[in-house]
Amino acid sequence: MRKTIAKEAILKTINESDTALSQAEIQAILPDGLCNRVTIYRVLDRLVEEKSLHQITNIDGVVKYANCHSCSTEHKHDHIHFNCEKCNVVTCIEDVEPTFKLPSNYQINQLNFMVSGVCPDCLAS
Amino acid sequence: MRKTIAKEAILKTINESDTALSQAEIQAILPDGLCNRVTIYRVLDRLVEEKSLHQITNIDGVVKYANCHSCSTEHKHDHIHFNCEKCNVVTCIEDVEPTFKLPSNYQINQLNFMVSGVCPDCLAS
DNA sequence: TTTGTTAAAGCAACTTTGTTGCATTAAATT
DNA sequence: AATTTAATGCAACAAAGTTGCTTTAACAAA
Repeated sequence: MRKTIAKEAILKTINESDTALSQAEIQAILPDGLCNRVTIYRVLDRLVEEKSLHQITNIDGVVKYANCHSCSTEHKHDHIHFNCEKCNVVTCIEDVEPTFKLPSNYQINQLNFMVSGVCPDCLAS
Repeated sequence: MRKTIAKEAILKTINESDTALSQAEIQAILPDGLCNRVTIYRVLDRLVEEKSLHQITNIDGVVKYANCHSCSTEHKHDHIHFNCEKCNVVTCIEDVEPTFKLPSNYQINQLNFMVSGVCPDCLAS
């Protein structure tokens, strides 16, 4: 994957965020006119394929992206994500890996575990 | 909620299905012209509010609906859903309830646990 | 350093999923 | 049968994401 202005800026934006971001949110953060919105979609796709990002489908159906903190050794994203219904922010709960048992005749490729409610910050205020 | 033709037909469609259905899938099953597509959306919303159905957001962002088999005593939908990437079918895995532990300062309102991969039927064929 | 190759970007048009406002229809109550 | 109002139909809209095609710009090789 080529090192382009759009790619660098998008990756930086996500790496500096402590929450998962959607295409629209990334576009709002990027300097106006830095790149086309289609480019953001395409760069995000490539970064996921390249395993630099992981992808979460929020409970409202909107796709969000987050960086791969804990993927130094192995690319694995079985942690839970939390969606706050008040501040509308999605965060990775990296240390919470749910356990479950499916019959062995299912082939598992991907997990998307969302918990929705109110985050500690919004509960406090 | 009033007993209308649309409501009865939509509920029957979902109750007779062993997989979760989207608005588009329900529309395709219903007799042509039975009701407007907006009506399907609105009936589904009401049935969920009425707790006759539960709602799942698939990994592709599309919302699906399934009946409440095991909700005779209590309305509870913490089971896993499986999305088959081959046949594109979403099924409730009613007997698999994942366990996880969030810090107590999160208020949990809703779960959406999706597992995506290949279902036994598609693996076999 | 210039040139050639091709990945990446831009732009416009489109698709899918879902929502909203408002007029009309039809359940259900009296 | 009359009344009330929930539910429907229709048109228009909106958000999220995709596609096709042309142009631009990485970057490798000469």
